Amino acid sequence: MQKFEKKDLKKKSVNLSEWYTDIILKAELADYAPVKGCMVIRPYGFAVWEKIQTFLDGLIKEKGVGNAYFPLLIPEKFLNLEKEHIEGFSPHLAVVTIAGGENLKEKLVIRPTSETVMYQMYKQWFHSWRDLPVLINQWNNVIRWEKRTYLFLRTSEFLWQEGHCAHLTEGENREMVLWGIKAYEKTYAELLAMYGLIGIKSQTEKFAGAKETYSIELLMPDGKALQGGTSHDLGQNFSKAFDWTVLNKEGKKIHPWQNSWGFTTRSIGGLVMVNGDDNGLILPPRVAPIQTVIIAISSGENQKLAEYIEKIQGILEKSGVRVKSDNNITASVGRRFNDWEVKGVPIRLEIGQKEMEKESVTFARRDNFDKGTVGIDQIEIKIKAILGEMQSLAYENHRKFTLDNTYKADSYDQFKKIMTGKRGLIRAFWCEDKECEAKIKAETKATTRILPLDAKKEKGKCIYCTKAAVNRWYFAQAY
RNA sequence: CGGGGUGUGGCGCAGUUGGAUUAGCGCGCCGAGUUUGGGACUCGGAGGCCGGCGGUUCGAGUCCGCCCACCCCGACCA
Repeated sequence: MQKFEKKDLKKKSVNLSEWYTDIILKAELADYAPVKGCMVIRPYGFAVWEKIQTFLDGLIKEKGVGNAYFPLLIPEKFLNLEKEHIEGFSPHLAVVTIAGGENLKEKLVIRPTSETVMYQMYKQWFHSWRDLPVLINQWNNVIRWEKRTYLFLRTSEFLWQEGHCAHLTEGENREMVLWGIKAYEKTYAELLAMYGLIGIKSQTEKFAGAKETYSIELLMPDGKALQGGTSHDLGQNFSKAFDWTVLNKEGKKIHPWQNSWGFTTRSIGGLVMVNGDDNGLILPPRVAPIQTVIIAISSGENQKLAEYIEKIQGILEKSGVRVKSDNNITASVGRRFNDWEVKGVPIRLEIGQKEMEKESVTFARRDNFDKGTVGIDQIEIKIKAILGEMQSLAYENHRKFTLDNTYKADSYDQFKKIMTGKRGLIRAFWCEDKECEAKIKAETKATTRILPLDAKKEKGKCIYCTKAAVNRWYFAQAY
């Protein structure tokens, strides 16, 4: 571990973006890689990703979707088949032109997303209505060359899952699209303790090649929104582009209806931004790789203490708490306290002579620094209670923050005022004309984020052109 | 791609308007010992052709030119 002084930690309260980068490096979640725009996810950070994977993969399997693996390299011509798709992605592609020491006759694109390779196979595999639905997901990495990068939030390579399903009917397909975005909402809410808003994207903001895109938007502490996952209704765009048909019950050729949905390591970036303070990270217990750390307080080798700690650790492990004991007595107590605080471990247990004598432990909460003592017989109950409380409090805090920073704007002046101030989410009428959207973006940096799933049609006037509008869209500056 | 910034031991930096010798400092690292309830201390060590190339000069970390890399801010994006 690279040691550093507490005074050298950047302050979240002063500059979110500096704090964010600093804390990711110092908590050892990730580091910059030798390749521009790429990052190394370190074991601690990867453990967080594994928690996310486990949770989300569970939901995916529960839905009957199976995991598979498709190749990293995609023949360029596959991408060219769907016009909007290639237009959207071509500026971001990394392309292999030489392999085995020879110039390739056909260039290979490193996948930016796998629609095209996967559907090429679907077309070969599935020919009958009996083969539908196709329910396939893969966990992998993709590369999208970005001009400007940011640890976790925007790197040229990132990890994700991409689900790609195909259905016989439009309605069934749509049901799956919505299932996808709701699975992400659940992951954020229940695992990552974050409150997100789900809804549909505008035509300019949707995925390249999709008919419709649904997104979950999360509000960050600086008032900017993070797109935390998307689920795309691809309609028949790809099946038509690839000329994939199946025979329906009537023996008629139909193009399957398709959807794709992705959730990335970006979510870790959002998690960090939302959950932390000037002392470092605060991981919600359910995603925390280590939920409780035991700090041995001792002036030297102490066999009895070691045994006592082992006993406590055993109790917690047995009850399913992820616990780690830090017996590194060559480092001072304060040093160890702080190191684990930076890493965001929810609960610290201090165990020394005092605790041993009283058959107890001292606990300290990472989120509010509450400290107390609990007897060994009560420890399991106490720790679990605190973990549960921290989890729900974290979610509640983010929910409250999001709602407190969501505004209704009925005039463009008001809109601009909010966007030049502390920002946040703005609900405003928009006529759904691309030009108004573009101008609002140019003038305020705010883009349409979503139209909520449960939005009710109202009578209103476009915030920009004042023409009649029926929907209040969410606007925000975006990451 | 536009704007800004930074490259000097592992990390963070200093290095006056060009002048010396052995390029300093803090942290970290290694060894020995003493310590441990909020970032310990003492002593002793290891570790650098100052991003690269070229130029000016008796003399360049320092001046000039070109290049490279990375970071931050904008446009693109999960």
